[in-house]
Amino acid sequence: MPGDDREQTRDRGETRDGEETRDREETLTEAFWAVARTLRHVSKEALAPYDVSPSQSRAIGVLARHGDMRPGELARHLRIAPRSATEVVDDLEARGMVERSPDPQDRRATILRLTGGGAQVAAEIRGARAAEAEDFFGRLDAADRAELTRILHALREDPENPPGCPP
Amino acid sequence: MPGDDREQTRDRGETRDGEETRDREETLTEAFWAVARTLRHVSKEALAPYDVSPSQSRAIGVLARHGDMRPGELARHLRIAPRSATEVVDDLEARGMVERSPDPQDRRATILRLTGGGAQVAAEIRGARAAEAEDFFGRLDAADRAELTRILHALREDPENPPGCPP
DNA sequence: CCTCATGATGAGGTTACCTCAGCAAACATG
DNA sequence: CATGTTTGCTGAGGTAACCTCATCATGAGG
Repeated sequence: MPGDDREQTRDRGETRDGEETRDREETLTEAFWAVARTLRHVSKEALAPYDVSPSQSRAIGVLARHGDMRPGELARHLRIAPRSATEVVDDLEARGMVERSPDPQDRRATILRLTGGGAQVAAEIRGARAAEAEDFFGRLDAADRAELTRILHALREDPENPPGCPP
Repeated sequence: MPGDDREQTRDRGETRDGEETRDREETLTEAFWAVARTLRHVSKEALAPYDVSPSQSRAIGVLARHGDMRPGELARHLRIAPRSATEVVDDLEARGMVERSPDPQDRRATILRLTGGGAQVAAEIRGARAAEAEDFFGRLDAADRAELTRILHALREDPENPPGCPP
């Protein structure tokens, strides 16, 4: 059972704007999304120097954390359709970050492996993102960070599995 | 200066999956996104019965909260390019939720107005979302909700205006 | 063997964005 | 008041990241 490595889908946009006013009358949900937006922005900037899309970054992140795997398994980690994983892998292969090789155990299957370059980029991105996030959450003191962590964990729901997955 | 009404871009996906394992070694960022994902899911479900896309919902939400406005202003609220606002308005007009009428003050411009149906859908969605969110954050006790609100507000940054907007 | 499930992929679609014109009305100014 | 610039909207065409459906091997079970 793969962990859930998806992070955020759809990252483009963030184009123009430049307003600072806020509607008062702010719900928790809205505050939450506002922070999410900023965090997404920060993450995106952390990614910028490496010329990989967010979706590609997630994929090499999975491969770096969990080791070689087949496209289908990658898809499960990323929570995308298997067909979509093929696409991401195509891109990463074209950029020389991932290699496909036949699975000797099952001739239908392919095994994905990070190349040296891919692994290095993965590590660098991981570092850069950690740093940016640290920076972002750094405006909170340690106590608040701990509180936030606790509350976020309380908010997570694993037990109830999302729709679309038979037992 | 419009408030920032954008919420989250890219909402599709959420297709198959069904794993529950979690990688320990969880950073704040990861916990945050995990919660964001769940919340997005909840919001999406709240939206489902009304047959409007998330992007359309955001647009009618803006019109409902701020009243009639021109496409350009809507774009600023949603933080999308003006051209993209045209598209959303096209869709909403086709669904009979928004009307375009010429601006008597400025013959280049158009004024957008929610129709009765549009206003009603906007109100219903607002209610449904509030209810779902209440339900979602309801797993926290009042003290934790207050803490979370406080911390999220501390985390927001308006002062630094995002890239791409000249003075 | 024969059937069915599984792994990957080709083909083609959708959503929600974008940029780059283009056109018309508004405005500013010499 | 003619002219140049700006502003407001939209047509045309593009992209990223997904999706479903169909196809085609291969593997597994009766």
